[in-house]
Amino acid sequence: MPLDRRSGCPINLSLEVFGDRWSLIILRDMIFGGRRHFRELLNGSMEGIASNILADRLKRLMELGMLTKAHDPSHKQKAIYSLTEMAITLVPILAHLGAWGRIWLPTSEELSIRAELLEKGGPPLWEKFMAELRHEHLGTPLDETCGPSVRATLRAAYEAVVAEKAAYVSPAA
Amino acid sequence: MPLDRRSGCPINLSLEVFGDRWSLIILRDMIFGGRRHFRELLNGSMEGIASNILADRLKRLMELGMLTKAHDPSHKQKAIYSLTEMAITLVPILAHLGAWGRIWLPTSEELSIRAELLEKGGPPLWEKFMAELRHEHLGTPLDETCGPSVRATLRAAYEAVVAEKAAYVSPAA
DNA sequence: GCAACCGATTGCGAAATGCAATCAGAAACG
DNA sequence: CGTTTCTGATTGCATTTCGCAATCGGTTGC
Repeated sequence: MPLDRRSGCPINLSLEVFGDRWSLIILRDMIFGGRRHFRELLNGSMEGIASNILADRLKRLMELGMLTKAHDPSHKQKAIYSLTEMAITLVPILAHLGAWGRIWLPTSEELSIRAELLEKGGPPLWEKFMAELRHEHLGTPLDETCGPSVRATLRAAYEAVVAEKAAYVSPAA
Repeated sequence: MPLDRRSGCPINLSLEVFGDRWSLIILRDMIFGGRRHFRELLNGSMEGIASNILADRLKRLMELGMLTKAHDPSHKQKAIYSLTEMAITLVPILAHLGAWGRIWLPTSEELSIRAELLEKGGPPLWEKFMAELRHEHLGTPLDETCGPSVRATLRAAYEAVVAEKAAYVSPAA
């Protein structure tokens, strides 16, 4: 399913790519949540996507060149999804989007941590994060001085909240 | 129709606001195209929105606090729509979105002019543009040194293309 | 008067969405 | 082996949304 091309306007075309309720959510979970497998995306996203829609969107994002799929060597059945450079360059947009939402919408304070960290770090932090994503998803060598991993910091903040929420929804024992 | 609040994540909530195929297009035409009336938005957008959807989205954007509506004093029937500060602060996001689309999607070269100008101007230009929008839509006094209007520059570039396209679709005589 | 224009609204077929159940193959465990 | 669990999906079906065309009551310009 290629683009409709209702017009050649960059904003319109961008909307045709991720102007729906799920595509950006999936990319968010891959970028910030580190999800790489179907099941991780299915159960891991806080918003509860349906499996048929997830399958459809993954396929579509692959056709659009935002994702690639490969076989997990450790599991013949497992597929592993990777971000392309096209998807990785969405980081600044997601950062802006998060910052905007944090100001104007009734976000839950816990879930805003990630957006807040990205906002405070600014473009330099985004670049570092994108370099880490390139390393993880494209195999690009991670150059020189690493310092603390942005990825790990963001994910830890996120996982903490997800775990808390999961515990609330289905308390152990 | 308030937010669904599938989750309190800033990115999710932002998507609930304009994660559809039309809301951002409408805001784009108001912000960059200077459209203020129903008919202008209906006929002026290059993508051809249906009148019922336009009416629905305008209502929704008002309920969400992105737009306000007022009676045009010169026309009893005419309504004039204004951007709120919430909508004006989308400018950086739209600029990023345009820049991203310009790189990765098959945009028509003519329509990319606007995105290109915004990209080259960077945040300082965005700020100036937002100040102009505040003046137009919120009545904020336009402070001191104005210089050439960003608004006028962007709109001129856009109108030229729209006129050209309209002439192609329905050639005069 | 009367045609053109104003912001919508209505009806209807087509498409997308949400949900639950299910699939076949592979792996893990005994 | 045999069963259970997990893998990435697929199917069927009800609900919602979308897209399009026609139309509405009212206003304006002539």
